[in-house]
Amino acid sequence: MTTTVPRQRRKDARPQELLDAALALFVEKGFAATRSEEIATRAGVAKGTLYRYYPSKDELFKAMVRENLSIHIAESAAQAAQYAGPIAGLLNEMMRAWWAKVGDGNAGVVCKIMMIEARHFPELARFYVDEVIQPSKALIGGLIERGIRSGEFRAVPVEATVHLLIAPMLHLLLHEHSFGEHDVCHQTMGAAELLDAQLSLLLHGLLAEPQGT
Amino acid sequence: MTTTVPRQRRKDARPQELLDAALALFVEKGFAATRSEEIATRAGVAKGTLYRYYPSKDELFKAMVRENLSIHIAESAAQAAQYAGPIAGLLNEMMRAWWAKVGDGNAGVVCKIMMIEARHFPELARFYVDEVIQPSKALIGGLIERGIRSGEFRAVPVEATVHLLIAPMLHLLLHEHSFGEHDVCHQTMGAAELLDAQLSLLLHGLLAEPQGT
Amino acid sequence: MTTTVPRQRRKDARPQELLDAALALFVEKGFAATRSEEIATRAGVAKGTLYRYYPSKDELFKAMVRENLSIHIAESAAQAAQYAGPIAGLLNEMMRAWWAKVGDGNAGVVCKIMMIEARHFPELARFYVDEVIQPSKALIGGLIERGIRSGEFRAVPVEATVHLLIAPMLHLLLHEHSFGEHDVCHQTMGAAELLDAQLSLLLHGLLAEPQGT
Amino acid sequence: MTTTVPRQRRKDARPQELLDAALALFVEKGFAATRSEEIATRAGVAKGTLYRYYPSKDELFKAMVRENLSIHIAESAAQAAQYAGPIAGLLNEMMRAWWAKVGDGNAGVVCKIMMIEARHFPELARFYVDEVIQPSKALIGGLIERGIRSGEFRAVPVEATVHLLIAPMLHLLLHEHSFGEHDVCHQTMGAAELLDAQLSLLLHGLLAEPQGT
DNA sequence: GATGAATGAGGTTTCATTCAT
DNA sequence: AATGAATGAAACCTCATTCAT
Repeated sequence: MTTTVPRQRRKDARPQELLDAALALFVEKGFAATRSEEIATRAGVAKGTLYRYYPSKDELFKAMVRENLSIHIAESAAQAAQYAGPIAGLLNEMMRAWWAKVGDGNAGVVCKIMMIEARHFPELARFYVDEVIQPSKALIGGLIERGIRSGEFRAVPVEATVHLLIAPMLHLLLHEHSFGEHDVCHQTMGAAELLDAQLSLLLHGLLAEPQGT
Repeated sequence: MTTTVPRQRRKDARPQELLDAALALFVEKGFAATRSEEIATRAGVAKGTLYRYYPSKDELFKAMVRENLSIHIAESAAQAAQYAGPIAGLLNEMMRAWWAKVGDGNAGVVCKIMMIEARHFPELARFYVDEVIQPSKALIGGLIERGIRSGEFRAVPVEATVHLLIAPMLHLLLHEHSFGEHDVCHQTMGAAELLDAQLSLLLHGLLAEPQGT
Repeated sequence: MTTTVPRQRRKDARPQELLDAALALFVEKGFAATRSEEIATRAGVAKGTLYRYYPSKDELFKAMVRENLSIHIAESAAQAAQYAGPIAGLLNEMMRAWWAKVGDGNAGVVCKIMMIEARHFPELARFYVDEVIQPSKALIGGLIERGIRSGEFRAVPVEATVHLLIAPMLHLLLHEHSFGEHDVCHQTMGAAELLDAQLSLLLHGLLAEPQGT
Repeated sequence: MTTTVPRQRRKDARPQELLDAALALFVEKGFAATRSEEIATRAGVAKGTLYRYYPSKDELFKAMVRENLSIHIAESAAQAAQYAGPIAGLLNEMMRAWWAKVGDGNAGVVCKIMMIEARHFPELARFYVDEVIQPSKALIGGLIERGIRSGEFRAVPVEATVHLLIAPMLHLLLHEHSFGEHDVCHQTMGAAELLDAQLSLLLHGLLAEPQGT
């Protein structure tokens, strides 16, 4: 019944297995409603084993969030600094890349979890704001400013524009995870098409082009 | 000692007082982390009294959500049907009205609560989708279609556009409630200005107008 | 089955009932080996009820000790100050009184419990030392000194003499509670006789009187 | 890295090292509050190793007590039988020897541990009573009787006198171990001086010699 | 009707013990 | 023989719910 996996091998894999199990359950039922035994069971170990790796459910939660937030913003930032062409194209690429990395995978649901539990884990919320939210906003905001300076963009208010670029994708994520079963919008509106539409709309506007000069 | 409120008056007000207390606590700490005694205390009654009005914490939760979601979409819909001018103006007005009604008040935080607890209260989630989300989308979607037919709008994909109109406001709401302490964006970007910027951007686009022909 | 005791009456009696149950169990099995549910059961209530009165097992323990240590040393001290006759007689009376109050009852076993758990409850140990041990020693020590000054006693070292007066009684207490079942010394040597013998011995010494002048 | 102790040497020493570690921890924190892993760690081995030498924590405890109680009373008894001079001097020597052997070292704290855990380990308590307490009492009691018969001592009650000789020293031991930090009596009253004072007092009595006939 | 004392199921965490390596 | 990863029984404590007053 038991496959012969060396003990050390198993031990090395345990922390990640526990974090994965925790992530799945936290997003499914929330932190408070998830019993620590469930996490252990889903990770294939007994209740007590969890506590060999994390000293408490709270600490497990924090580790899970931190571990999944190593989406290195810095990487994208460096990439953006080197880029020379039109900002619109860069934004398009970056958001698509973000969705590919975050939208579907673990990092995405961590956004939901983080939002839900922010009040309960203030230090973690601060960490998230400082390490994820602020850098992301700074990155996108910088690009908008570059676009405005180069004359590519209108002189729009930067902060609001950043929000307008980020919010729809994030909200889609949250919505899907919460109401996906009841509101099957992504069947008729896939993420890719939504992105296309969003960028197109944001870039060109909703209004029909003025007919004359 | 106690201010002299007629007994009957108090009793009639109880259910609403309990729901209000519950709302405040649920948004502050989440459903699971809020003790039923806290709700009672905040409503100015004893623990046992709560159970005279609602048979369980779950039912109290459902009542609280349902009660606060009687934002009558129908009303706005009727108003929209009569409206004759340019759709852009109507959208502008409607969203401003929505924010005034929902953004600051109880209904707004119920959106957050509903999103958080959707998996735990499936029937309630379905109710919310059917009674709030779908009608709202239908209303806005209908207006977009009208605008397209009348030539006021470009032939944009309707569903994505609706999402693009709704998501930023909703997300601002959630963000503020979760990270308001750590990410004080609304100090530099008030809701009103954000709305202005959003509508302007969505209507006219981010790109600078093509200079020549 | 249930006798109709008014609820309020029961509530008022609860703390004392719980402390009594705790005392009995702590002396029988020690603090760590006593389960909180046992205490509750012995007090005739359910597990949860205990926590309505004491916030934790530790706090219950501390309350139990403090409650049982209201042996007012001050009382004996005042009595001693007024006394005029020979100190030997006063000591005799006081020790007999102490045994009557402490030796058999709750306060006695608290001495044992306190000794056992002193390392685990340092603040409590300090309280015990400051409020019980030191005043007791001071009281007896003062009497010895009075006796020496008046010529009634030899010029013995005070501190050691105090210890010699106290230790045998206290040790008898501890011994009985620990080994009473196995070493049935008090069947052959009752407390009263032991006290007689002790005082007689301490006062007159073990050695036979020198025969001549 | 490790100092080069022959493997066999280490292995032979293990049981004693474990017992020493256990003794130190049991006296410091009590039996229940000492984790078996702590014992192993302090003995320089891993948790599992402990169980190669002792089948359970209970058995380890019993072994530790038994091992440390091999204060061979018999030895002193033989010595006493041969002794010819005044009993007072012999008692003096014996008690000083006892203190030197027991008072400071391991055997002393075992008295405390034994007293604390007597109810939890009844067979062990019986063993202690039979092998340590009773023989000790018999030894001292015999000497007292010899003294009385020879006219050296007054016709005191034997059992109480034995208690009076033993209790102060034992109690000093217990007291120091429990309240040493809070009640620093041995700074002003060393064990040696206490012994001097005790014997002197017990032998000669507290009262001043009657002046005249 | 209102209260809050009482309950006990259920959750988190600890730790003696086992056993694969 | 030694290790320490894993286990799960058992302890503490919480809190939704009941019910006597």
